[in-house]
Amino acid sequence: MSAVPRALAGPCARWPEDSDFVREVLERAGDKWSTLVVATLEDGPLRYTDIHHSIPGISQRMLTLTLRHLRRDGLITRTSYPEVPPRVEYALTPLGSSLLATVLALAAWAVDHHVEIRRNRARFDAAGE
Amino acid sequence: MSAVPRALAGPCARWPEDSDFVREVLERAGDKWSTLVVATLEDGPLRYTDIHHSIPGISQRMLTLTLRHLRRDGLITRTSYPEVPPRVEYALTPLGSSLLATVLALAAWAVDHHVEIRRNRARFDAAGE
DNA sequence: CAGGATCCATATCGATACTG
DNA sequence: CAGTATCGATATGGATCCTG
Repeated sequence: MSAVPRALAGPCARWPEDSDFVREVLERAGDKWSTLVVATLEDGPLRYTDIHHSIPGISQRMLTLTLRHLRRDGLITRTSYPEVPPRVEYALTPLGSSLLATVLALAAWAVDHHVEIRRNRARFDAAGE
Repeated sequence: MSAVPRALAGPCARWPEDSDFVREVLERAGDKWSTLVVATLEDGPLRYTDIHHSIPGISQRMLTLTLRHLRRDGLITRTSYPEVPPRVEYALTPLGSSLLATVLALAAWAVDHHVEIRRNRARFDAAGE
């Protein structure tokens, strides 16, 4: 937010000038709940409660907030059916699907390397501390 | 952390049983500073101060913490040369490089779609609120 | 059923000052 | 130069209660 010395303009420009926005997107992609919600919707539309039950540990508050953020970004849609009791379904948009594909690549990386990382952490903790 | 009802075991298992760990890795990958540091090291080893100057906005504290975390995971190495004044270089490990490739794919997604997302957000804010 | 509103604990982060 | 230590602001997240 604060003014960045122009002298730094060069070395900083590893990413396009929109780097702030890229960060924003990365933060959303890296957000614990956002990715889980997107992944949960992979197979088709789901209701609020279904999502809630599919993601252990998420609170109502966080689910609601996450859904709103994803909706705001256009990654999911919300459709409410005027019935009693109310029924609301959330579904991935094409944009959301494309993000999912990318995030799954990252998840695959995590699956491929988590054993190695876990070993690294154990070694580091044993040595350093 | 709390015990999850076994009844949820089915619907939850979208990712392998290590889903907690996958989340951990995703959080690190999605972390604002971690990805920037890894990206900064793409072209070769750098000293602490160089990294600091390459990433506008990062505090000493956050840089130090981020470097330690990345080192703990085995994504970067730290080499200190016994000179005066001290010289310390950080470099990507092969593991770090492989993560970078994946993260860059995500960054590319962000670059490709940020205009669309920005539009979505503007529309959402104009309508909803 | 699908949330909104509120309260509170903790985690995160930045600024600052100090050190080998 | 390359950090560590401390403090305070703010963000984040969970629990709980309430409503159309």
